Amino acid sequence: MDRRQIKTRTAIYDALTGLLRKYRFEEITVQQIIDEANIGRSTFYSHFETKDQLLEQMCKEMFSHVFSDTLAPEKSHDYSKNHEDMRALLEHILYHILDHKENIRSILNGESEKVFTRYFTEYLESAFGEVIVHMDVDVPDAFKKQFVIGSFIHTVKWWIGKGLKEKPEKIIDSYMKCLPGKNE
Amino acid sequence: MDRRQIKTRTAIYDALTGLLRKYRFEEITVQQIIDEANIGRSTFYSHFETKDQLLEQMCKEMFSHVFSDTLAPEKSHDYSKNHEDMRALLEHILYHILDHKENIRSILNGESEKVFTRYFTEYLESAFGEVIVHMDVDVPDAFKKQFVIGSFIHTVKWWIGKGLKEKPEKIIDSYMKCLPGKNE
DNA sequence: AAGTTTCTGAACACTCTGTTCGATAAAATG
DNA sequence: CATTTTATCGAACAGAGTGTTCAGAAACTT
Repeated sequence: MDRRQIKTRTAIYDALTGLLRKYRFEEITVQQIIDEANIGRSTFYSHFETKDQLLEQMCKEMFSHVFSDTLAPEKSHDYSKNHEDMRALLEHILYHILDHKENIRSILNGESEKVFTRYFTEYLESAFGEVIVHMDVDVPDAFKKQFVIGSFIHTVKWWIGKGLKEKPEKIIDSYMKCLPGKNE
Repeated sequence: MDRRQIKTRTAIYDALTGLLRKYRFEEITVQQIIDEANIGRSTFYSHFETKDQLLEQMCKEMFSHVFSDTLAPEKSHDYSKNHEDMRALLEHILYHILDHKENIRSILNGESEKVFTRYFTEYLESAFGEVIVHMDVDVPDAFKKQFVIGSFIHTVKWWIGKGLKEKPEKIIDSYMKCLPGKNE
């Protein structure tokens, strides 16, 4: 890839990241990003079709970092049988989020939250989808799935929204205590 | 109130409700609402400052209907001691939502979902806030609260998103089975 | 019927978007 | 190093949407 392209692209990413610390995504205009990034208007549009597409790609990249090493190498684990494995994975995710906290925190302000939620759900479904249904509670599988994943994502958002002050271990501990059908 | 004002106001509400069945809130323009409602441009702006304020007020009114008879008359109940009372209240809420399904379903498309979530959380906190913390699980109160309320709202959204096909009783039954600290 | 309030709709100033294009600068290639 | 390819710049433009203003018409009130 051309050095100039890389330079432009990171300039845009940095600009948006910076702006997100001050404004909600919807409030930010393309012109602001352009000015902040110090690039030409047409340059922006030669990289991204719209502001939303920029956000989309930023989230995609971020999540691919956050989850890159959590899914693949631990395929052999069976989270339904080994609760400690599940605990470890969830903590792992939270630590990754902690690494990206500046970005994630900003994205969670406003509409852009949806993109976050979408990618997060997608990932969790592929990570847990099959095994969650083995949990020992007498409710339909589909319900179980939405409950476990939904409450986890909500918990993570809550944790981020409160400033990531508590330790991941503590959050996961509380979360797992609240989950149904542990060892009965 | 002047009949003309009422007429205009309902025309605007109906117009937006109708449009929401076809488009997401963000896609709808003020002009579309005006055309659909058959009113003058300046008339719209003499009733609402912006499109967002219109949505805000619509949600507010809807929720005041949905929750009007659930909170006040049952103040004496202690949901922490009587799980059947809690179940009844939650089912009640779901039935109310069923009444407003056309509106609520539309609002849940897109950004406007946030307004829904905000009012819903607000209500549930005031309805359950104090009593949830009495649930018998060994996690911090604040966590308990966010978990119970968050997972409930997520469940309701999931239910709505899937087309409100299942009976409220069934949803609440599953939900309560998934809640921690029932009768241990 | 007279007075008050609301509605109308055209006109206006603004802001933001996304495109186009010729000129300029930087990188890649051989 | 010279040549070719590719990226950036930025001004200019058309288009869509927003929110305001105002004078006249229409509908309500007493």
